[in-house]
Amino acid sequence: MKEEVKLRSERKYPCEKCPLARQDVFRKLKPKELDFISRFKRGELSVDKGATVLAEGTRNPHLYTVLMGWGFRYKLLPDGRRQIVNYVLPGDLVGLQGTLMDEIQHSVETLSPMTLCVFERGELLSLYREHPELAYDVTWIASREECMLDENLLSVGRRSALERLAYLIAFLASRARIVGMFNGAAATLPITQQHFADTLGLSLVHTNKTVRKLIDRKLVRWRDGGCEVLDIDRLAELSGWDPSDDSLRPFI
Amino acid sequence: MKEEVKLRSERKYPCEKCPLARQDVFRKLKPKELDFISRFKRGELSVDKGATVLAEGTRNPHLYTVLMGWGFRYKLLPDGRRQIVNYVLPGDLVGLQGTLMDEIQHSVETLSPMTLCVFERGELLSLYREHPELAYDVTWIASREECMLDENLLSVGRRSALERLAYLIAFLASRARIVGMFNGAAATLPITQQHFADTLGLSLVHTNKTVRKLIDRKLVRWRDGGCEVLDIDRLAELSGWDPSDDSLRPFI
DNA sequence: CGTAGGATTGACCCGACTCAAGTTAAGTGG
DNA sequence: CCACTTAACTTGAGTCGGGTCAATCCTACG
Repeated sequence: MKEEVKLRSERKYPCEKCPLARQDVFRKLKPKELDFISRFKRGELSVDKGATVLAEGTRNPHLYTVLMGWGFRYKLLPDGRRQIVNYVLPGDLVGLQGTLMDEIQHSVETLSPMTLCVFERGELLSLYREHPELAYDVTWIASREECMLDENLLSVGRRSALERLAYLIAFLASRARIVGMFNGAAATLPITQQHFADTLGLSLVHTNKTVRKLIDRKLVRWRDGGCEVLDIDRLAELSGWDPSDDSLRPFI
Repeated sequence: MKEEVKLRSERKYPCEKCPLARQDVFRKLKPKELDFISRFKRGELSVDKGATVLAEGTRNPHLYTVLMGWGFRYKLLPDGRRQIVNYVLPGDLVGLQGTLMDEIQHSVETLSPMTLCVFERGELLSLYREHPELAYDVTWIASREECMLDENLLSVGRRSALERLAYLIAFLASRARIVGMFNGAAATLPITQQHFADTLGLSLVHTNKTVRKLIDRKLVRWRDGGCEVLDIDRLAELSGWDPSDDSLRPFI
């Protein structure tokens, strides 16, 4: 677990130049809000690929917003079986559970180098007091996460292996595209088949055989250690999933 | 789908006499908060067993808090396969997603007669403005839901049928006990094996055979159309689950 | 007494798992 | 520049957990 973590006091991305703000999907912040968030922000965290950002059973005084990079949230059973519960992408709030529960109940690991905004959990209440609209946004974000979890549960519980995989790939590609992670370039997920397996509740071997079916249908391609998505729409259709993209989202 | 719905303007449970407030698990509200919630509250909704409180794809101007009764939240695949994503018990907030997303993404159905507090979704923002602590509580509740979903996903994705069922029963019994749904009486879940199946991602037949194993081990008993839980601790242990009961909870 | 919604059971089958070998590709040190 | 290592992807064989189909049995209820 190589985990080169740098906490910068100097800021590469001051809030006025927040890379998220440039995206059309995110709602524009009012000057006062921007100002508050700027003070709320404690620093930036840059981690390598494969780093553990949060660990289950730990207390962490921070709350994060992903600025760039890919990661995933997972839980472990006592004997080591792993379940990935969701992925984290730019704009996602990480560690909210830890702010409210005592200990955090899941771990977060990166799939690529990642930069996060660091906030102090203890100051969340002051955000709630001074900026109700931002507080509302936090709830909105939490609610969106809940929505995604519902979808994932539906998938793992009721879809066949092929449908599940198709859904997962369409889901990830479409989330990533919305936050501009490909713009122009081929949609490639920086993911390993083991991650797919642990997300879908399947074994690695069976996942591999299922991936092969999608490759044979020319829906995806396996490229330098990642999954290149060739046809999101047909994948979504195959899984019976309706993307229903929310057009405008808040972020903190 | 018999669905006798009564919206009362007269209140059987004015906020000062809220049955939830009597429970030790819930945090006490300050007089001002109580006063606000009392005005925020629009009425009460009483529905029969088997009623649909919320329907997927619908827009509902309300937000609810369960006062009494059992229910469950579920999603459907286009071809009718059903996945129950979680259960709703007293103190749970229902319909928060609908307040924030456009359309609600899941349905809610009751397992027993149920009474709910009705709020106006449009006024949630004024709650955020006037009572930051309550807003914080709303987020807390959403975050707790997220935590439960993570657990459920872990279960469906990575546990064996027997472990899954043991976990589910222990989970439900322990949640219900905490909000005083049994006090003294035998812990009986008003649930059908079809519900278990649709929660666990198993077929009805296999669920039945798995239930039988738990009955043989004398961990549960099947009683007048419900599941009587005989030994929560051994069920939890069997599934490798640690209850980690949160001692004090907010509610709205 | 008839009906319907659950709960049960047995027979049989298939999707997904495990085990066990490879094969590739990307480092890494000599 | 090459041998060695390691992580990730493949593939085949055999097994098994859980699925489907099809009865049957209860029991509450009209």
